[in-house]
Amino acid sequence: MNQTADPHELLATRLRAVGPPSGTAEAQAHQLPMRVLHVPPRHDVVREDGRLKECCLILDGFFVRHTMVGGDQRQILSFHLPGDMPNLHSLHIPETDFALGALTAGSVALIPQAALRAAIDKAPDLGDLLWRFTFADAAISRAWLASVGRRSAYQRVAHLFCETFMRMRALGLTDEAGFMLPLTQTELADALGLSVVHVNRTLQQLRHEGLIVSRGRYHGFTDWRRLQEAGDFDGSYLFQLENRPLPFVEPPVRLREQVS
Amino acid sequence: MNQTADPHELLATRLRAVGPPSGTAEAQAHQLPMRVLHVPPRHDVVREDGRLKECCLILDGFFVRHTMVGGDQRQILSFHLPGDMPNLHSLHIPETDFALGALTAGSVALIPQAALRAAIDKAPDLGDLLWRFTFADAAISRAWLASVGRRSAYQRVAHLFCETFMRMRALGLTDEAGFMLPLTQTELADALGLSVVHVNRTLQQLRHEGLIVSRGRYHGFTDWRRLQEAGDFDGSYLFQLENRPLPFVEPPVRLREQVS
DNA sequence: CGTGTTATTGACCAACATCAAACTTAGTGG
DNA sequence: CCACTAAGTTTGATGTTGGTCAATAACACG
Repeated sequence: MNQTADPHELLATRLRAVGPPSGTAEAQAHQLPMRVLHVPPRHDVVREDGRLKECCLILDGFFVRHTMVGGDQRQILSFHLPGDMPNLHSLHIPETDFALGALTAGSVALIPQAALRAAIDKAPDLGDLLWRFTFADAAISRAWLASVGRRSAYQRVAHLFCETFMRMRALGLTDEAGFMLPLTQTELADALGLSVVHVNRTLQQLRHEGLIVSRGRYHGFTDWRRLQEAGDFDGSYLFQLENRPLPFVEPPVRLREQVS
Repeated sequence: MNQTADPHELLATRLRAVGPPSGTAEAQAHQLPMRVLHVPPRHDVVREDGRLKECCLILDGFFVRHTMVGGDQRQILSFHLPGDMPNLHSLHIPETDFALGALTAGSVALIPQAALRAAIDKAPDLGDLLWRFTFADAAISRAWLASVGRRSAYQRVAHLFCETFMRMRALGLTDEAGFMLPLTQTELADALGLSVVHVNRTLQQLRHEGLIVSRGRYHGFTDWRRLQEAGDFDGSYLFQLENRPLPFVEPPVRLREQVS
């Protein structure tokens, strides 16, 4: 995938996205020791029981938090993209309630807890910015909970597409007319709390309705507005993205030209 | 309800539960300005669109975060009990993605953001401890997501009972054989992503199985072990409780006496 | 080309939702 | 203390969404 230039620069960019870091914070972030770890597709960085001594900064690839329920069923709890730090909690809490895995090939930077803590000590606002990561993360979890709790399969899939598209778009991982979502239907099912079969049929329905056009795992959007409506999507909970120019996706060029 | 002696003492106790606060942190916590607000049952403290200028410390009562989905359906996102601070995020993020409401009569202490920020500046570890609140909170959200995504109605209800009982027990809001859960079945349904009717039937099933004995909103447990199993409940994600002596509930006395 | 993973289909079924009505309970005012 | 009321709980009948099982088709990769 997108081979990231420099882990420290990625972190700095992400910090700037959630709020202006002080000079000290930026300097501290740049001095953090990082060990890069390459992760093969479908492998876990942290197991559910493992107590990782380091905090992960995702550099590259598509990661998920996931957990097993009742021994045989999986629930994917969140998606994580480059710049995310999905196990910040290990800085303060030894227990982990989820596994962190890569769906695609990817890489993470491992930052020793002690070093990160020291950096926060020297630049207190760095702690605040990382705390914001946690809030942004929690807001997305709540959105997923509301979706799984109260939306139909059809709405859920559409909602997930909207959310994930917005997040990936903010990172330049999409084009304007669609995106490559590197998830199998089984993985979609595990994220949405549905069965594979039903995800398959729901995708077909979305295609028949003309809301998405899929080629393999690339999904093109024909009408963003309608997709939003179908998913009952309101992206205002994605505050992490709001410091960037608001990515408002218009219907793709061809359609709009027909209109005018 | 349980008229809490002193808001500052409640906060201090809660801080001690997540980790030993420094003397400075305790001192700062004790000096925080707090304005007590009484909340009538079924009233919101913060609306979904409202931008509250203060952070809430729950003093008394049973609160929920909730949100409307698709205009007419409600999803309850979390439960909040005395000592919780459910809108800490407002310290860093102006947007709110949920409403905060009381189910019972209750009260909250409102802490001005500026004061809380100042306290954190003076006692950096106070920020860390509050950050831990956020982590504990997020872990519970993930557990709910997994439950709603992958468990049957029967399991979900049992799981929620286990979790909520454990949390309330740590605050001394239960007795050993059961607890008073001040939720209507409609509210349970909104928390679990089910319909009222189905919640009602599921409760009946739990009663027939002999797992709970309800009198109004008091629910007695006859066999904690079996209830845990029914709900596929493993409480290790409730780390906020772990600094206290681990509350391990044995089957109620009568039953155990019969055995021996 | 095989071989394993992923996607798709059909038939069937279970869990849960919806609708509508009756019943209980807890308050409230007379 | 007794209606009266509103909220909450319970029930039955019925419909729908989404799950399960099992087989086949389409790919992807060595």
